[in-house]
Amino acid sequence: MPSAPSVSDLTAHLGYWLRYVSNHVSQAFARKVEAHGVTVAEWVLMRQLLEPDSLAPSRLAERMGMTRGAVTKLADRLIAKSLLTRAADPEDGRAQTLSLTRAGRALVPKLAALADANDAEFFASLAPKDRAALLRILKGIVATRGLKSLPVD
Amino acid sequence: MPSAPSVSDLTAHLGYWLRYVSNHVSQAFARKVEAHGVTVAEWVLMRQLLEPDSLAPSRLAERMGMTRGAVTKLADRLIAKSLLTRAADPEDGRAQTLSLTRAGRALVPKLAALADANDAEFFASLAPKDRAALLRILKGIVATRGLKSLPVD
DNA sequence: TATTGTTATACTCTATAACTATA
DNA sequence: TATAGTTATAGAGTATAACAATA
Repeated sequence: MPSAPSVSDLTAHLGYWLRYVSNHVSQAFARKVEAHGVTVAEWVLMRQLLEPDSLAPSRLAERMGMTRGAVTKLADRLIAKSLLTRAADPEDGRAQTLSLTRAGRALVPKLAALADANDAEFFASLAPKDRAALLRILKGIVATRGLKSLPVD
Repeated sequence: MPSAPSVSDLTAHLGYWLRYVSNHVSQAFARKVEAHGVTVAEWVLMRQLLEPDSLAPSRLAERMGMTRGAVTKLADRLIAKSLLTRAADPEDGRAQTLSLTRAGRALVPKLAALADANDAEFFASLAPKDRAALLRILKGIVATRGLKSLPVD
C-alpha cells in the first residue's frame, strides 16, 4: 500500500495566516468605513493625498502597488463622491493631478480614527512587545523584498 | 491659523502593513498556481479536503470564513475543472458532500510545493526567531479574536 | 419552522490590452 | 517613439437575499 504523498501542513505557511488575518482585519475595517460611503481601497488612496496634497495617477499607482488603470477607476469613484478632483498639469499636457476636495480632506481624520479603532480591535490584545515585533517584521519584509510596484505593466 | 487636524500615520497601522504584505504574497502565489489552472481560493478549498477527504459545503464555509454561496461558486469552478466532485448525502436529503477527484488529490502536493516555495520566497530571509514570532502572533490573533466565520449569514 | 444548498444579483478590486494625446 | 492617462473588457472573490428541498 503506497503511502500518501506528504503534504506540508497548510497552517505551516506564514502566507496562509497572513492572508487569513489580513482578510478579516480588512473586512472589519470595510464595514466601518462603508458608513462613510467609502471602501478600503478608496481610503488608502485618500490617505496618500493628505500629504503631499496632490499626486499624479502614475505616482499613486507606484505607491499603492497597482496599475494606472486601477487608479483611474478608483479616482473616478472618489470624484463621483466629490471627495477628489482631477486637474490637468499646466506643465505637461499629458499629466493629471489628483487632490482631495475640502470634503475629502475633512473626511480623512474620521476615517483615520476608524482605522485606529480597527487596529485596536485586532491588535490591542497583543503584548506591546509583540505588536512592535509584528510591525518591524512586516516592514522588514517590504524592505528586503523591495515590495512596491508588483504590477509590471 | 488653525492647525491641521492630526491624523495618525497610515503606516502606524498594523492592519495596513498586514494588508500590504499579504496582498503581495498572495499575488505572487497566485501567479505560481495559475500555471496549474487554479486560483488561491480554489487551492485553499482543495487543501481543506485532503483530510478529512470529504466535507459538506457548510462545513467548508465555516472553516474558510466565507458564505455558503461563495463556497458553491468556488466548488462549481473546481468541478468544471474536474478537480472536485459533489455527491448527495445518503443520510440527509438536504446535504451535499464535496471531495477531491483523483486528479484533484494528485494536484494538491504540487500546489503545496508551490506554497512552500512562495513562503520561502517571502519569509526565508527572516531570522528563524522572527519567523516563529510571526506565526505565533498571527495564530494568537486568530485565537483571541475567535476569527472563523466572519460572515453572519 | 429550521436547515442545507443553490441561484440570482450586485459590487469591489484588479489586471491586461488597446487607444488617445502629448512629449 | 516613449510616456501619461483613460477606456474597454474580463474575471476573481465576496456578499446579500430569495428560493427549493428536506428535516
